[in-house]
Amino acid sequence: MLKLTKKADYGLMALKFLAEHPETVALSTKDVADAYGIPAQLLAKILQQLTKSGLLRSHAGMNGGYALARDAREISAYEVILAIDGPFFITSCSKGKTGCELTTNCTIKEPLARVNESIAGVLKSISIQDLAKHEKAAEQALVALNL
Amino acid sequence: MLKLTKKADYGLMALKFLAEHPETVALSTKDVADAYGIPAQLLAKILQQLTKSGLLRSHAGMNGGYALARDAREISAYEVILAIDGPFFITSCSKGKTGCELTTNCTIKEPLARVNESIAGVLKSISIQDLAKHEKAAEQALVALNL
DNA sequence: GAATTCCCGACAGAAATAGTCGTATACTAA
DNA sequence: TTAGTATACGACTATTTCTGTCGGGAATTC
Repeated sequence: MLKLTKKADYGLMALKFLAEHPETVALSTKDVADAYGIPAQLLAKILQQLTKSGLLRSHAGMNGGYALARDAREISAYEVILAIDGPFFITSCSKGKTGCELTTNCTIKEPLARVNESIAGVLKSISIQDLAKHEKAAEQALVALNL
Repeated sequence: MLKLTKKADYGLMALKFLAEHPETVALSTKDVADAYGIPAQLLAKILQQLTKSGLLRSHAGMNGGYALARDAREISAYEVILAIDGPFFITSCSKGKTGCELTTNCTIKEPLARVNESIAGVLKSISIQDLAKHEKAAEQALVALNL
């Protein structure tokens, strides 16, 4: 509940990995899967989805693989999650336009829609670059410790 | 993914309903279940959990039922979700202290922990009162339309 | 044309969620 | 003190979602 699926996690990890290796032309599914111990066939499907969504570029054949379609700073965690898990709504009832079919006064939907927006905003503000450069967080920790 | 469970939804709806009826001493499970078309026995368990967590007060017997243990302004959506679904982490790997068992460099955990905090913050800022008074949101919509 | 790698649909197992059943306990009121 | 109403709680089943696997096909390189 309120948790990313493993697929979304894997996807973020894979993009982060690609962002960390800008010098290589492309990395194969196997490269990434081995690096993190992710089931290769599952990861393959995830990378394919990300390619279809335009976040990755793929290339078949020897020395083929995947590369970021854009700069890591220009890809948000939001886009990745959206590409993998589809659009999300925090309320379990709001699916599509019909709204909550249970009852006409599921009025909690409205305030929770704002929550939904807030969460989306946070996710949009996180880029793949941020994930790759986690020194940022480490630095902040140091500052907090007055070192 | 990133979605409340129906149980959490039901719980929020129930608390909202109670907040909207401050004049009544207590409302029974059935009252709430009927109002929203929620399976009564399922709702019963949810209300029991909320009672154990100290968000509700219960009273058995005729004219018994549930009432908010605190003012609706003093109960946050965060508390409700926590009581029903347990503590949440946005990453699927961070369970307990051992962290991600898949690999040692699941470094996306760190930045996502901040996301997690942000989401928790948003949920903490929403009270049951806010859910009940959705005129607030309606007003905002009117303002946006320049009426 | 052989090796490598992406592409894709269908399927199976596992886990989380949703909902049900039965029984026990507490309280109220006649 | 008995009947009726309502909560408390554990076990169980059903459903859905998530995770992972299998198998065949297409693109690219050497």
